[in-house]
Amino acid sequence: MGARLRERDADPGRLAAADVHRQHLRAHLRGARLRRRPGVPAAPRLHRVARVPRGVGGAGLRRLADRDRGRHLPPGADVRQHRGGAPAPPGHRDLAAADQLRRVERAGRADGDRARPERAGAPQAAGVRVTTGTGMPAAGVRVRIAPSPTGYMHVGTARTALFNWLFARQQGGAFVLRVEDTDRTRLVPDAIDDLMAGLRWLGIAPDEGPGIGGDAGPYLQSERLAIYRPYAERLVAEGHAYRCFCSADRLRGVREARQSAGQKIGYDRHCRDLPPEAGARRAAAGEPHVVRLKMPLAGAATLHDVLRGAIVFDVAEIEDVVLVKTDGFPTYHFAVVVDDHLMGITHVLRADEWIPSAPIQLQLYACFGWDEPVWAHLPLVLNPDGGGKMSKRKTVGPDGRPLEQMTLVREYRAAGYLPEAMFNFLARLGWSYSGAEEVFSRAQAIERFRVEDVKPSPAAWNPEKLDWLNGVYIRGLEPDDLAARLAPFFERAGLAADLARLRAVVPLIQPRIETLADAPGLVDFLWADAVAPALEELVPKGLDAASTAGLLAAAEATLGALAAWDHAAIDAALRALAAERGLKAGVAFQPIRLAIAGRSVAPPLFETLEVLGRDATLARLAAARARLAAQP
RNA sequence: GCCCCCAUCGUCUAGGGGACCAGGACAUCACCCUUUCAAGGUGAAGACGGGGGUUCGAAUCCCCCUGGGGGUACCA
Repeated sequence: MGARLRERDADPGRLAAADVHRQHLRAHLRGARLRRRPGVPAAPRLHRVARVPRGVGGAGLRRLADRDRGRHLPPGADVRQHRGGAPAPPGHRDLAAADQLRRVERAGRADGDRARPERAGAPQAAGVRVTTGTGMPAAGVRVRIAPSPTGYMHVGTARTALFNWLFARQQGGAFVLRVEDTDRTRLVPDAIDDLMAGLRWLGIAPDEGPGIGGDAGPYLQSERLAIYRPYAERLVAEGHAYRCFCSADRLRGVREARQSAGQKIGYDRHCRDLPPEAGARRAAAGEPHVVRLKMPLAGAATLHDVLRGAIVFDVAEIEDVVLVKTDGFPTYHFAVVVDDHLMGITHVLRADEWIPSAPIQLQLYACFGWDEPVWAHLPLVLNPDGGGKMSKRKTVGPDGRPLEQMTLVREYRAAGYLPEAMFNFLARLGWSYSGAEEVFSRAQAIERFRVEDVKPSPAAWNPEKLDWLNGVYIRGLEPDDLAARLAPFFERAGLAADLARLRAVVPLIQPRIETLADAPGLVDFLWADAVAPALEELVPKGLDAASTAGLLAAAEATLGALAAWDHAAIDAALRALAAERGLKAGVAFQPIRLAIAGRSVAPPLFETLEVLGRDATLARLAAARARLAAQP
């Protein structure tokens, strides 16, 4: 029994219904063996595993294993037995017992975290398939992302993809991309390209998918229409679904009326009891219609979520949703179930927002007699202020100016974020590598990732932390590598970006940029023909125009006479000059910096001069001196 | 409105009945280093939403409230 069941204490009827439903489901699970398409290897299922940490029975087992480490489990021990046929645990009536159960669950979970290696050799209880009790990746895990091509890739999609990828890699399984393009009205033509580009950029490209191939294709739902049809027909034939001929107008009217009357369900099930033959006849005559799921009028549906335990829904509150649209395309609810089943998906790791629709899908699994996948609903990514799903909307920047929150992967890429930094950042949203380490590699993440460790609470996007992380990754790059990555950003800024020049500039900027796009603005003066510092800035406090001009002239002479043009020599010469004139370094170098860079904030002076070259340096010093001299 | 999810510093998180007057990271502030700006170093400030239970003991388990979020389509 899952955690949440206890919350239903007040409603024994509902609870009983939940039990009945679960028994139903179990009967299905036992009876109906997974029918697999030829060519799709039977995947060992892991769902007991994932559920064990939350299920009381499983937790009990684990706790047993913990306490009597090394002792073998009773051969007959079966998680399903524990969670299933048994009467409702005392927790339903008795708070103290419930408390006890909670503790057991926690213990189980903690045990799962720590005791893995120790438990490696322990034989598994019958019927319990544990992920990696042997330390070996369990083969056959198949996960997927199922985005719809209605826009460019969102960072939330990227995060979901990342967690799926991580899990697949860690389990030695397959990561599948299935494109849910069943809404023909919202298609964006290059959305799929953008998605693939984003996934590749992040280094989490799918193993199977459109344009990639695989045994479970096609991976575009629009190419699977013929596949869905018989399943829809089967549901209708078996009385699990019905044809609905209601017009959009009627539906709208009904929904409004019912909503204002406080009814829970928007559709009045007008066509639900139409005789099937009549429906078939009208359909055959070409009358436009949809196919709706005949949702049970009462009962409970239980979603077993890896992160949240059991979530019980009252099915009476769920509408007879449309399964097949008038245009013959399946809706999400229908296609997702058929495809996940046909594609052998073992674990569904998807966003939180799908929880409310889960009972519909559960119902479909039950109707078809198919084994459910393991469910894990991942927390949403929220706006930086925590106010709602991350979306493109106006916020106020640090400078008080209106700013648009970036939400697209391509935007972050264009803004000069490194894919490895983005990967790291995304992984840290809702999951932590450890209590202390913020920066970790892909390999490390793969090694440690566990779905159960994902936090169930939503996480706000933290732009400052992303910037910092990106800076960390930039500083960690080999200079040649950084130069190469910088090239397109310099080009975009209109600065001729030959690699040798960039390579020379890298040391000036590497510790000073947070994004690749920051770079050109830091050193663009090196590309300029001349710079024009503000005269009043050129003269430091404590000096006047004449003495500043004198200083610049001296610098010009000193540097012009320098034997070697490198920063060490420049350093020595300029320091000597400052000392000679009785000036502190900070005072003496600032006018030179202004003369050279045209501004007071710039990369370190000597290295900059070295890159600028002697001729340009002398010319700029002379120009600044001339301007000072022209002062009244 | 109804249904569902969630709840530790501003943010991301560690924590899973005693090891916690709660640890780390970003951001903030101060100091050090320093030719400016960074980077780096050191330090400071900063949280268990509230109320009830359970318990010898609660950030941790339970309930309620509050708050936040999601869903409520012939969208996904």
